Amino acid sequence: MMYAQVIVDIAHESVDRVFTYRVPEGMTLQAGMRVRVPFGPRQKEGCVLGFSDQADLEESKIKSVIAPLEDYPALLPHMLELAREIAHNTHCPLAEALRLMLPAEMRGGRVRVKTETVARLTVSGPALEDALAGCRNARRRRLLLELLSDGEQPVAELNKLVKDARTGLNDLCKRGYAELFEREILRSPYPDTLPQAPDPVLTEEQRQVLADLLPAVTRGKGAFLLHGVTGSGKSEVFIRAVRQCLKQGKGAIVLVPEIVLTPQMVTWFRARFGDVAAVLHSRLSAGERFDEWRRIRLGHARVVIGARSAVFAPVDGLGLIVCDEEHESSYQSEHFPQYDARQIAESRCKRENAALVLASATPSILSFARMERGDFTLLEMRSRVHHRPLPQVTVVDMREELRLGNKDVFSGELTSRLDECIRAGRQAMLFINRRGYAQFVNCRACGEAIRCPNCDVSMTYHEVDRSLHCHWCGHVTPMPAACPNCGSAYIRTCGVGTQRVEQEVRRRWPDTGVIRMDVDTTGDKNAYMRLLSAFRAREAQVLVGTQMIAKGLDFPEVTLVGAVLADTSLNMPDYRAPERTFQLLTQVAGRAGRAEHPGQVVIQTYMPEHYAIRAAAAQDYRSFYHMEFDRRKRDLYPPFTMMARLLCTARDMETAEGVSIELLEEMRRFVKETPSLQRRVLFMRQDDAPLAHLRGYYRAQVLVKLLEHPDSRAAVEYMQALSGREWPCDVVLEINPASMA
DNA sequence: AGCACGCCGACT
DNA sequence: GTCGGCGTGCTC
Repeated sequence: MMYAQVIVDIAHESVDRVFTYRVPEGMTLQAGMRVRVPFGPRQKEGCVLGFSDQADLEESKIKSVIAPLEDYPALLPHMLELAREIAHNTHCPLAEALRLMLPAEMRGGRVRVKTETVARLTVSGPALEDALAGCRNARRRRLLLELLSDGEQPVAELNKLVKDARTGLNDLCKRGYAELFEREILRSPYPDTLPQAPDPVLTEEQRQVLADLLPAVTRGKGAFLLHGVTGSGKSEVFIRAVRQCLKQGKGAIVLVPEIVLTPQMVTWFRARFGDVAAVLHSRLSAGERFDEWRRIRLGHARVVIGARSAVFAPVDGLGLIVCDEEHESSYQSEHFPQYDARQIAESRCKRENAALVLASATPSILSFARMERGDFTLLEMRSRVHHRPLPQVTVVDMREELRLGNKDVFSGELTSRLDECIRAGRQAMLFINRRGYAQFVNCRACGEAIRCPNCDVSMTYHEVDRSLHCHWCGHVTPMPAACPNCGSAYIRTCGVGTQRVEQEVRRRWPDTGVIRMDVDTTGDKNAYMRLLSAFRAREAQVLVGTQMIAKGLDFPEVTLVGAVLADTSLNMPDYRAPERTFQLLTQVAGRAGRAEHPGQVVIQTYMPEHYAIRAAAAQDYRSFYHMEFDRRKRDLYPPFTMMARLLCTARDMETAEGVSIELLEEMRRFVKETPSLQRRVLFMRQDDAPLAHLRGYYRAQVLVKLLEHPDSRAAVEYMQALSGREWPCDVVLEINPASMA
């Protein structure tokens, strides 16, 4: 008798173990197959992990597998192992980890395989001649026979060419000349096939990088950090490496940090590889995602391009994973289980003998430090393609502007550069990392800023609808005429946002087209593409936007980039603020001068002496890295330490606070009882979360700062256990969270 | 996660 | 007397 070990698709600790089912006589199952099984009084979906010929419990308790859900294993053996690893590392039920690897709509059988009816001839040669002769007088039937003699055709297509083709086809079938059958069709998110583009000539640096990379792809071994300045042609390196994979019959995954960046990458890849490239991300329609997933799983597509979740693409015979813009925090998942796509990529590559490439113009401090430790091989590209110069950067001290009596958004320098650029008929991008019109509104009488009733943040003024918006919870309220606190009419707006910058450009250059891109103008999914292509088609000369215009976009006609206020990200209360600022400024500066005209960049700031700004202006990654690395070491930040926090969320302050106090006591006791931990815990405290009040919930926390050391793991495990206990409020554990809010 | 079984309050 | 609250416990 054969037994299958099944994980039931219920993400709960209490059923987070294998259940044994009989495999009925005549049913063939493989590990990784999804099955329907009886579970208690009802049926559930499950996944077969393995088999045994002996049952480990009473025969009478064992039920039988009802049926497999697909005729192939939905999960490859490597993916089962990966799921186990994720479940172990993130302390989530195995069923939860397995869910990451399947398109959500596949569970519960919510999407169906889409089919079309196709007609084909059953006769050929002389028999076909006879058939044609037999319907000399039936124009429709003869036409259909002629069309089908070139090969099978979908009925829908024939209908376009022949009036009421279906009747004619039915006749042909009845006479035994043709037959109809159902064929699966795959819904594709990018239906148009592109003209195939020729290979560009590689630069010397691209050749050198590939000389190191291609052998690694061939051997299926090696992890690389590709540091290439903006415009150095990293994408062409990815394309060549992927081609090497395909040549060897292997597949590849190319990750980009955001869904909006997939179409551009997909266009490049499809122009070179055609239909073997598939797309996978969370904003495809259910049908598209399911079909793309199946195209990959069944080997029709061997190259996958996508955002974070595409790291779980079911590529069999993986040869390469690329993480483009490796430094982006969006590779960290904000939902549970909290995985980091870069780590998953690394783990998959090791397990599946594939090469890993982490690429960026501004590698994360963590990755660069690991490279220095020997975890990654460094590949460098220091110059732009076609020997185009890096843009020339000017830093403007806004304090000086103020002293000169200029209270405007634009400095004299940026104004004259913009004027020059607009007159020359070129394009400019203005970057400001805040949407809305003004950062906040405050009262000149009592000094209070207007705050969101649900969150501990001041509200942002939006000129477009003359209202106040909370950027955390989305709460909107009309702009009051008087201070809600003291009733004074002297309230004013402070700080600059995208709407203000847009308005300022329109005021000064009334005849110039301006496009603004931020969350408010790119709400529906087509708006982003529409605005981008409008700018690309030169329908506007100036593009104003938040960080969404900073990343990876290629506008050949842009010669001027202005960072309207670099300090916005520098003043964030987060230890990564300098890193984020350096990355952001370098990335925006990189948008300038990507074609023949050289680029210019103006950075406006109140902190021109800050090392992040100076290094960004000099476009000197190494010097920034060393400064920042030393600061992290001195002030004990990652990679030298890790932050772990237990976040307690409740409807009322008392509960959240009470639980966090209790948690702190538990932690104190645990650390006291664990001698090896005492030297590893740098500090431990209970307090309000930085946003103590958010979206109507109260948030208290226990923060623990630990030295990065194997001994520290015990503390994290204990915190994990604590968060899993029953509490009167929500308790979640976060390790080095992307945001400490 | 669901859904059973099981033991105490107010209702036709 | 019963209908129903949701506390514990099990699912191959």
